[in-house]
Amino acid sequence: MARLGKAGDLMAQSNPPFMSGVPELLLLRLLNDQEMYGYELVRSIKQATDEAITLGEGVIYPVLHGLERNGSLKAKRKAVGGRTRVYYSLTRKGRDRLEKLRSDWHRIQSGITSALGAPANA
Amino acid sequence: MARLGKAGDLMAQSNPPFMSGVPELLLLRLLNDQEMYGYELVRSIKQATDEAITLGEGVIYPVLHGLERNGSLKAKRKAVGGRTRVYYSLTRKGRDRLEKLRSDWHRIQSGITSALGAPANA
DNA sequence: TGATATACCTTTTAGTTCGAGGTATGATGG
DNA sequence: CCATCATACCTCGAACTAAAAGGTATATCA
Repeated sequence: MARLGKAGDLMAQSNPPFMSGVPELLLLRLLNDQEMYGYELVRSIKQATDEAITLGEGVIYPVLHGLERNGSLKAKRKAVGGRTRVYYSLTRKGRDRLEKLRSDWHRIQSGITSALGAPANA
Repeated sequence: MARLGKAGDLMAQSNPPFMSGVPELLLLRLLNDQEMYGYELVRSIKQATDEAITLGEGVIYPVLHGLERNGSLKAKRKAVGGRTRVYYSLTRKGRDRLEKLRSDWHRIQSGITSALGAPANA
């Protein structure tokens, strides 16, 4: 049963770090509401997370490209003014991926909350 | 103003990844209740997080050593049966570090929760 | 005697994120 | 008119973390 890593590529050996996939999750979540372009996403993520998380372009663009390559996103080029923007939107596969990442996140988030709670020596 | 990385070492350049420090947080949280040894912590973390997070010895021991080196933990060797266990407990500095990591975690956790919530296009 | 569990530890490998750099256009202002 | 800044794309190298496997040694149990 093929595993996934590196934003969706097939991989052979090692599991990804237990808490990666958050950048991907945030991207997919925002793109699920409306199509957006990379440069815009950089600011949107900062804003949507109340400044808690800032992801630079060096993170955003590679993830975007990976997700497009594996069919989770589709890209549409638009000329605006003299510049070109690349708008991304979710495919069906992208929506599935979003749900999976969301549930992964809930699981680890709950686990940590649980560990941070009351002493174990009950 | 010196920054910290790699579980407390002084460092010169790059910020740590935005969501690292969780292993360290979990360790410190458990050790705040009672002293424990490395091998025990591996199982305790799995259990305390409801199987959501499993950290191997290759993660635990280096973090432990780093925290001891920088004065967040103190170690005490105990012979039990024919084996030697190294028990760790928090110092004052370790408790401070725990509070800092806890608040960092809350911040990013809240940020993500916020981003995953209602659409931004209000 | 051999396998399994405990208990310590390190090294290698893989993967992610950070930061800085590189190109190009449009707007702003001295 | 020229410089600078903001937009908009992109990539690469360095730094750091976590995963996995390997290494040593003792105790227990079949």
